[in-house]
Amino acid sequence: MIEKIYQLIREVVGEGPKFNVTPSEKAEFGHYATNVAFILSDPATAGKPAALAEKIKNAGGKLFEKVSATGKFINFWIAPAAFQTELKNILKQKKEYGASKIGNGKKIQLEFISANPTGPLTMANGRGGFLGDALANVLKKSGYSVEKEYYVNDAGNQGRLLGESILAIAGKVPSAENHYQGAYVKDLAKALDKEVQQGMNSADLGRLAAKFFLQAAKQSVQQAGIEFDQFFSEYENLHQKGKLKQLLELLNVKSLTEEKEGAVWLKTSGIDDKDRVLVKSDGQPTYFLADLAYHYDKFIKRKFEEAIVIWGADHHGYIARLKSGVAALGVDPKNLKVIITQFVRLIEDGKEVKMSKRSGDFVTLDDLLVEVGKDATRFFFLMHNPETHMDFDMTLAKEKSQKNPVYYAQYAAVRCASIFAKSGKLAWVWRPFTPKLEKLTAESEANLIQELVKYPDLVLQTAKDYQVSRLARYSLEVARAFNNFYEKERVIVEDKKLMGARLALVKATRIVLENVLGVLGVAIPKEM
RNA sequence: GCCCCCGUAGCUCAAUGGUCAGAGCGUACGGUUUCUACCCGUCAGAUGUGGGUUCGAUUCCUACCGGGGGCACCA
Repeated sequence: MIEKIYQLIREVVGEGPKFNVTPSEKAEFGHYATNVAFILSDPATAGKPAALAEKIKNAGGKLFEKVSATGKFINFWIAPAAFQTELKNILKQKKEYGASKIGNGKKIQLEFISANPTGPLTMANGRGGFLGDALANVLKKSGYSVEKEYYVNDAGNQGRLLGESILAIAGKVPSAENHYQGAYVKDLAKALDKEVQQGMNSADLGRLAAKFFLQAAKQSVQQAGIEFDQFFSEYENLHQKGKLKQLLELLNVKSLTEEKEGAVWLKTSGIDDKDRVLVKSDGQPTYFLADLAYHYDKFIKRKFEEAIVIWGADHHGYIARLKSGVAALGVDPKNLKVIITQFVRLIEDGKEVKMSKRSGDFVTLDDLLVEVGKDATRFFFLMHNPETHMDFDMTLAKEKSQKNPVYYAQYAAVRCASIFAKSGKLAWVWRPFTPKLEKLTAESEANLIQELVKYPDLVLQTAKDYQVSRLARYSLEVARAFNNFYEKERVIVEDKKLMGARLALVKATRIVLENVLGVLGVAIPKEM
């Protein structure tokens, strides 16, 4: 709807001005509004929003019932018939409603979670994980070619350190401050006791543990309903294949490196504020070099046009470094998009939960999934903007009532289905029929229709700005508009035409809820 | 010291520079209670502080205040 109005205004004012069209928040300002009259500088039109409104109305034909100017804002009232046409689109397009082709097949890679295989996945990994999964859905719906990847950091020091931590617990080596703590390390030490007693070294122990944790992570991710197209092993794909050396040579040839203090440095490209070490003075490559080799693989070898990475807040200092490095590879750093997820506090009964019973020092994703369930966990993370700190209200998430947002949204969808069940004896309802949508004149019906037709606009906007939380909140607004309708009007009534129209509206509601919850990855139960 | 995020109603959150800053929960009062666990109405209530840019600032800039996180030849 927004796109349609936007194009009409474009026709009237030409290509120059940068205006916008937004849904109006108040009924007195119509259904939609534009600020175009503020933007126009031409005195002939700028001072006359009313005349401009008239022109747009004429251009729109039957789309508008009324277009008028309040001050400099131009407000649009959509004709009921136009809303009804859109409602028919929902019924016709079903799962495809909201889909578009604006992505034009552009190859985008989304990399997320990518946790070190040195412990269980945490609640924080979940936040990025759900976001990545849902964002991929949005982008796919919008016509992008999307691949989801989990980068497995299985080549660094962390594994060896974990191995040492295990040996320390077994008393084979002295314990150190940088060793991994927590109950899960002790569990691991117990499980690997045989290997420890046989004298396995820390690196091998670490590798064994990494395998174990990767397997566990895959399981957690599956439990969470997050799907990956690929798990990319740093060790196998980069180190073993000599990719780090190759990249280093390439950078040498380009004269982008420098030797000083016995180490090899990447010269800053200006995005980052200083040079960074690629090869340490002991001859070992840094994680940064491996990461550059990884991004070389993403952009140059696999030819992704855009790479989105989702990191925790503790990585923010790394953004400039990686962008700088990517620029050194000859890739426009704008094609690397970094989303930072902020910290999550888990709240139960109004108090912060710091400890997990099982792991001892942090809340694992598995614990959360067991406690509150997959759908509530997903929804709660996704309804909040990832770039802000959030409180995860576990008490609310566990509540099985409509106070709980995820239940509220799911229940509305289930309620739609149960209305069909009730009306199921009427065979004509299920055959193709032409509902008399003009019967839908009640205020609650009009509100619901207005809400439903916003969906494609929101998907489009989300594909551009990645603000997935908008869709979660939207599902609540649809549910609310639907419940309002449900309370005020009966669907199953004597008047066959009215009933047919209302069933069509219920059907459309169900479709939109299925679509939006589908994108979020939240299931709709059969019954509640 | 430098960098990132946050600061909006009692609480949890919204608001692509736009019309009177919106919801939900909670509180108070009232009404409904019929397709399943509810819904509706009314009342009260907010942009941390000071400057600046703008026709217009929660939004952009700037200086503070407060909270969280980060500043490795770790990953």
